[in-house]
Amino acid sequence: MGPVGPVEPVEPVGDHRRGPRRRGATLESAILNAALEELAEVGYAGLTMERVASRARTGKAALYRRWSSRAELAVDAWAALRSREADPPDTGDLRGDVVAVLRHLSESMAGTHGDILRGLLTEIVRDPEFARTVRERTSTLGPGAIQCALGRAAERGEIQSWVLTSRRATVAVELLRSHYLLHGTPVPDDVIAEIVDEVYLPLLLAPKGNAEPKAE
Amino acid sequence: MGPVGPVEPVEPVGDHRRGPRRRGATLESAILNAALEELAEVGYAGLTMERVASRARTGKAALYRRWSSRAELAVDAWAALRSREADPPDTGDLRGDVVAVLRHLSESMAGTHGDILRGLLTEIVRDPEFARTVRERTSTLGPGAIQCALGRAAERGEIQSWVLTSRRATVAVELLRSHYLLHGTPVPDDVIAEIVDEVYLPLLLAPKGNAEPKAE
Amino acid sequence: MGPVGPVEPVEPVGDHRRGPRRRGATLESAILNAALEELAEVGYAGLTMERVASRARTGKAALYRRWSSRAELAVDAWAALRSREADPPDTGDLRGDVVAVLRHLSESMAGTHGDILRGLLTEIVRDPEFARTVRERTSTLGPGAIQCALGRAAERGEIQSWVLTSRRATVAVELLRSHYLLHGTPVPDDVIAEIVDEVYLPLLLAPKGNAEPKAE
Amino acid sequence: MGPVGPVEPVEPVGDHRRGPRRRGATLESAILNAALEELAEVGYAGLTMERVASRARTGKAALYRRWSSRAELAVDAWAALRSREADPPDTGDLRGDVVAVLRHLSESMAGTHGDILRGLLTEIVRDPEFARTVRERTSTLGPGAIQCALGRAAERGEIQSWVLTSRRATVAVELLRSHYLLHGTPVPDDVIAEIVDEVYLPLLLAPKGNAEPKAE
DNA sequence: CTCTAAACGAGACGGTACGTCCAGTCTTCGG
DNA sequence: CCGAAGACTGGACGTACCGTCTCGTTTAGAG
Repeated sequence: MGPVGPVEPVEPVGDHRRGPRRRGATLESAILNAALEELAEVGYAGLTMERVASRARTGKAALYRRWSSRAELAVDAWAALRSREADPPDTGDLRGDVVAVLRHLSESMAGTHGDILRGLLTEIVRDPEFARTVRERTSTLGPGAIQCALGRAAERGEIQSWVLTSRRATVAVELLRSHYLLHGTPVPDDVIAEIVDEVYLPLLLAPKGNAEPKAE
Repeated sequence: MGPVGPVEPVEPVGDHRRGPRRRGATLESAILNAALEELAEVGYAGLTMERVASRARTGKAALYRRWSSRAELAVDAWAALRSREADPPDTGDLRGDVVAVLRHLSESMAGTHGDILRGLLTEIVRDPEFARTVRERTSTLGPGAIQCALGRAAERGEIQSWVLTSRRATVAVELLRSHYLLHGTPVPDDVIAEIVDEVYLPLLLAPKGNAEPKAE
Repeated sequence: MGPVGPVEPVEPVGDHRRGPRRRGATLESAILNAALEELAEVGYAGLTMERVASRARTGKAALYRRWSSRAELAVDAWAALRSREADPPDTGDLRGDVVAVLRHLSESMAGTHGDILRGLLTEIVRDPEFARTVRERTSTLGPGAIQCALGRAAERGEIQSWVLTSRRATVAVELLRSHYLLHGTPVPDDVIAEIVDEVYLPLLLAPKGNAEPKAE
Repeated sequence: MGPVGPVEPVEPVGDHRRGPRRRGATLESAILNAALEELAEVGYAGLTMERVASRARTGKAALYRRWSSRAELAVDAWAALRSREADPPDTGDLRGDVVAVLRHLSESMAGTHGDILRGLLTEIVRDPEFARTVRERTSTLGPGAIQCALGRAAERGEIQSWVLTSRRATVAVELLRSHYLLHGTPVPDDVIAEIVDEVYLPLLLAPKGNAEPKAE
């Protein structure tokens, strides 16, 4: 909650009240922390500039000077949140890796991540630039890890390497996200198993076949 | 502004001003119409009980008596919207049918439908009951049509019939929705083509293979 | 803080919290009371709609629904303040009456009255309607009492009756107000004596002489 | 207003953009000019340190270092404004002179002068020192000219010379100011005529009589 | 056909948040 | 090293809605 690292030596308490006025990066991270705490407590829907400012012990102007809306703020706080995430697994087996990634992603989404994503989806329509930002942040959340798993599988010869760059690669993650968005809460293990065994693995092994639809 | 003197004796026009006070179904549909107009004009994000009540020339209490929140109201208005939709196509060919369905769905989403869906996704977390309602409404939008197309394909022998009830059936629609949610605006034709040719059709033709993951 | 005087007998607690929501005149007088308390504590310059609303335990909207600005509110609160004022004196002698009125007026102005007047003078430019209201309220503060004194003097034969309706009648009050506005604090007795003996009484006794300036 | 076209390569004119940083008197007069422009545009009520600083292309601290409040700043700007005023008249006749002075004063007040005066009146309560300053500035505006007129009249024998130092001397100006403060806009000619013919001239000619009220 | 209970329309009420503007203070950095 | 430029904390602005409530009025439907 409080600032981490070597705190100012002269200031008695780590708290910054009446300390030298915060500016720049110091202030910015204090605000982002406040935003994350708010997101954790009341969710994106309950996030207000007013409360974030108040919690960060600053004024709304300091927020609006940096972010033009709560959506922009949430995106940046989201980034900070993700950087604290653990890294992907390695089970030695494609199916195991994929299941692990999906399970991890599912749990992640069921928390603050998913709530933020939901909120931002409604604001994506505002401008394409913002939409692009959200997409980038989103794609590093699950697709990054899955690419890693697929890479290892290709090395082991489980799948062909062209699959890595195909649209097929992200299907599992998209189905999982889709399920989460419509159902909420951690996606149950049997749904994950179904996605993997009924759809994803068969798809990864299926022949290419788009250029000549009737090639067979 | 208000009419003066002994006004219309026999309620001349369909206008309800000063006419016999509306109640029950009459009032309800007037409110839903107002809600739809608002949704079309300002979108789900801009939808407020206040404006809907005002537009429907009634009081907020009349809304809250029927719907506990704007989300509930929007869901019902959404249903009314969907009933005005055109029906699915029939091109005689599985690929053609699927592309047609996706294209239709994409256009549909790019309008008011999609905006409402986005909004409701953020409110789904509130209670599971509400989530279930949203899912039902959602699934009649695209999945219904695709089931029809798959059914025809199965009759023609293009695909095996167990696919109809498999999770594979809805993959195309889910990928499309996923793309729309993250990109907005009508999904371009080449993306639809990719989904169909790279993912969906190969998947529909791939062998079953979930019971014994290592069957090969 | 709480209301003073014989409280409502039916309401359980004198406090209105969680009592039946206040409306109309009840609420209005609560707001005016709050405004008066604020005016007494922080003065017109420190008067804010926010604090008044908060002190009256209501929302800003309830204020703006009644008064379009703090100036309008202050004018009404001012009226309530004046109604609590004592009535004019009667010393049996014109000079005594006039001095008493000026002294009373001076003390009155040195308190909240004067502060409000100062504040309103700056807002008078906004619209003529508002200016008229301020003038009316102002004129009942001193001129009213002085008219009374002049009337008695005319009955006693100390002055001629046409003076009552002449511009001369209000000169003493205007000089006093002018002095107060530029000097603040209670106008000292010797200044009042000077106004009365050097200016006002001689003026009241001076011959008419405007039609023919050189008639004498 | 600002220079247009290809920017100055070597800081040609007095324009300070990116020029050697202004200090001392240069900066001070730039600020006062900005303040005057603001006063002319938005009036004293709309005068803010922020806008003045911005218009003078400097920071607020530069203002606060010189003036402790907008009132102090306005007083100094006011002085600069007054030095641009025309001089008093001379009609050869007391009444004519007085009317001319009042008319000139009225017009003067109806502009920026009056607005500033109004504003400063509300801030006079803060400290006596400031009040004294305002009084001095105010008294040079009308009373100075009227003293001049009275002096000439005394020389011509129209009035007795003790009147010059009596409280009676300033009555006309005070009544005019009083009227302006409560009514705003240029004081109409008939009001000026009334003040002069009904009050001021009779008063100037009335016998002294304060020491022994009943002496006559 | 009357009478009563419910629903309606209108909008006030106590709140919360919006996004902007400004007051004063404090920090940084340029001359 | 002073002072110019500008970011900071804090707070009020006036508006829009929220969801509740109170008020009369209208309308069904029970007796």
